Amino acid sequence: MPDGAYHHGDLRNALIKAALDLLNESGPEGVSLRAVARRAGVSHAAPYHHFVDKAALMDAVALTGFKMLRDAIMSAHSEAELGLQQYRQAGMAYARFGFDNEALFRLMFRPGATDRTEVWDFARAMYDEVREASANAAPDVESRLMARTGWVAIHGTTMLILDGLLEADTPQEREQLLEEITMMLGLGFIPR
Amino acid sequence: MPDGAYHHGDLRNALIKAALDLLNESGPEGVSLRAVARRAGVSHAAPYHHFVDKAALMDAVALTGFKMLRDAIMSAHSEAELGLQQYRQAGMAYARFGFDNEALFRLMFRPGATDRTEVWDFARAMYDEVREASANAAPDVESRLMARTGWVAIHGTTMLILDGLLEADTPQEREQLLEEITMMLGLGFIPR
DNA sequence: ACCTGAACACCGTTCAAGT
DNA sequence: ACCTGAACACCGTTCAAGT
Repeated sequence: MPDGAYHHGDLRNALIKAALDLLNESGPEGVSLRAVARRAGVSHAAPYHHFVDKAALMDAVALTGFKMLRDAIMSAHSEAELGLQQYRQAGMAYARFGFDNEALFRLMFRPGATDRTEVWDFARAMYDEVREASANAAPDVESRLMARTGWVAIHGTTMLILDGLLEADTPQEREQLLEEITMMLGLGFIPR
Repeated sequence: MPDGAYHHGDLRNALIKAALDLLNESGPEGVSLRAVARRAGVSHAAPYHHFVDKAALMDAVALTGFKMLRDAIMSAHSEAELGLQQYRQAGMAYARFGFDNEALFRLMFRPGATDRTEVWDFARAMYDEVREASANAAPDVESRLMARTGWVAIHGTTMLILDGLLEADTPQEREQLLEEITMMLGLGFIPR
């Protein structure tokens, strides 16, 4: 598929790709529907044949983001053996993804103007996947609470660092901050 | 100061007020600079005599939001006696503020296009204020870690509930979810 | 079926001009 | 000093028309 290949039916994906590129080149402000179309080499009306809305395109971008996040998490997860270590690695991967893809990460956690159940279903499935894969980390009842607490703490930490409210500019400072927080979560000293 | 009072020098605050009103009436989409000016009864060019930017106006709105949040937190804080209870009440107030002012809360935690150090300074001062007011909750070193962990967990929980990723639709479900998470933080069973 | 070009209503920003 | 009206470049969305 040489020049202009996506004019033969793959414009939908080309638009998502263009939006992703614009997102980490020029931030959220740079992502107008017209700019995306320009980048993909089509007219500004063309996207409407593949997405009902600008919001619908952004939802598709968010879904792509969650797929990327899932891969990053599961890959980090599989590099550890013990349940607690798996959790920690998954959490670190989550945070690192946020640091490395700020604009995308923020976009992912935003209520879409359209119905975003498809994206949310994927995100929740990802969450359950990680939790079940580490189910041997602690006894049943507490493991659900532990997973949820871990999630909200990592998510909050990532967001507050991105906002600049938690001061951690260098990668080292961020890692250490995350270390201290996972410790406080009890992930370090829960029985079994 | 009867009709059209803020034409005598208070337009700046009138614009902030108008933006706040629009924010919880029609959500973030409804807050265009022109709509704010319309609501305040001035021409769309008038705001530029008080704010260099639309972003600068939104920063002022965010600062107002943090002041409201501070009042809510400190008021809840003073209703408890023991340090741990004070933390819990403060955290609950933080979350409740998010639920009751979704659009404003989201706006507050967003990197302004302009320099937002003024807003961040206020937010950090608020954080230190709460932490120091509850300093007797636990021994020194751990109290800093505890406060920070509590903050990121409450913040993450609030955001993920607002996003719809953590299912808690009724106020009761949200309170219970927050209860469980504060428990897991160790705020329930730390020595002393 | 897929894409385009013109059109519409709206937006943020600037600037000369008014008081 | 403070505000206005017109103007500019941009945006999201629609729609008749082209292939």
